Amino acid sequence: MSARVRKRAPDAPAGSDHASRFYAAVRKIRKGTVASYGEVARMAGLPGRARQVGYALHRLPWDSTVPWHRVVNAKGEIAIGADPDAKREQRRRLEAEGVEFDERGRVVRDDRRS
DNA sequence: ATTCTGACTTGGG
DNA sequence: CCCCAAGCCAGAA
Repeated sequence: MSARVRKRAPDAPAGSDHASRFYAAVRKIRKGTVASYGEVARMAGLPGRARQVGYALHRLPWDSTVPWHRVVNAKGEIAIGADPDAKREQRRRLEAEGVEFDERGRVVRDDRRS
């Protein structure tokens, strides 16, 4: 048979295939700690795709084993807006792991490397 | 096809 | 501390 039609160039990014990559990076986040979307994107080897990380996690099913709740924005705050239920769930899970929040709803980072 | 919005980040003011 | 512009990619209207 003829060569199969190449749907995209070998060097072209594969659209939404990065999801698995992001999930793998999120799994690496140690319990009781948090990482920003940008950090996750960087860990996944895709710097600059922070927004896509959020999108990938948004589509993540509730029965997933991926610790999506350990991902917050650069300000250390929960980035969810249009889903107060999920937002509350994230905070609940983090507090269950020992993560503290300040009055403004920002994560208090314990680990302070100096 | 085009436009807008979004679980974002970084840098400058 | 807050606000804004540019960069990024995917999905909904």
